[in-house]
Amino acid sequence: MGITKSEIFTVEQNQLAAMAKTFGHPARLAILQHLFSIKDCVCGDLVEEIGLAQATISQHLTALKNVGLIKGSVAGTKVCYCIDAEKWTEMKHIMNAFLNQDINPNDCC
Amino acid sequence: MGITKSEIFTVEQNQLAAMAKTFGHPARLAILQHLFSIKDCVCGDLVEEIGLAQATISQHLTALKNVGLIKGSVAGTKVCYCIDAEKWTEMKHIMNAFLNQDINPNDCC
DNA sequence: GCTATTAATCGTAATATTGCAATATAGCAA
DNA sequence: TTGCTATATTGCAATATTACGATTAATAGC
Repeated sequence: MGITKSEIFTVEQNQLAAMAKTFGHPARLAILQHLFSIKDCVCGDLVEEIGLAQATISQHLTALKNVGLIKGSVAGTKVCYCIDAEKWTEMKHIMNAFLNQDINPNDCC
Repeated sequence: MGITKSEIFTVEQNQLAAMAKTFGHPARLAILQHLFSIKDCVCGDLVEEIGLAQATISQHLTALKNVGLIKGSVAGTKVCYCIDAEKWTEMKHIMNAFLNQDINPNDCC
């Protein structure tokens, strides 16, 4: 029904899923990669950079803020965004713990 | 519009997004974690294990198969699934390359 | 052949997501 | 204050996702 039955899963599963879902859109990946590539915070040029409407970019930024991966600060009429280093590292550890699980040797299929 | 403008992004961005999106649901995480925890392939007990309807589980398994993370083989009336070790490792490297990017020291926000 | 079991698919309903135009909000400058 | 710029929010349309009951397909066992 488009509605996830969150209550039958663990808090950890729901949290990891929420993080992964945030990465699950190329526009949000593009925003994050731009933030990494300029090695600074980004102040307002994301609309031209990404190629989506201003309202759409603003929405994706809100999604990234909601999971805590980026933070923003107002600078006059502009708003500057950068990666939240602490949250990023925290998220990275959780993701790695999941990704680095040992795969069974007897893969029968 | 619920439709992602894939054409304005790179192939790499779309691929990584597709992988991440697959992890973006707790039921699929639960399926993968069950596969890891039993250290074997799973043959048919996922419905009771996860707690969703058979049709729903089947849908999630198809999603995991589509991105190549699991593979299945028919065994009589049952179907056995396991992690595709090669694809998993490949995906892990791509994810790590993204997650391990250097965060700028001057986080201004 | 028939029946039971298992998983995939179909059909459908409810909800979520994506995207944009239009509008609102807030700060700066003259 | 007035106008200008930048971002957020609202409202809406199109599409996607999630979930499940019902059905179908395929095999096993008799």
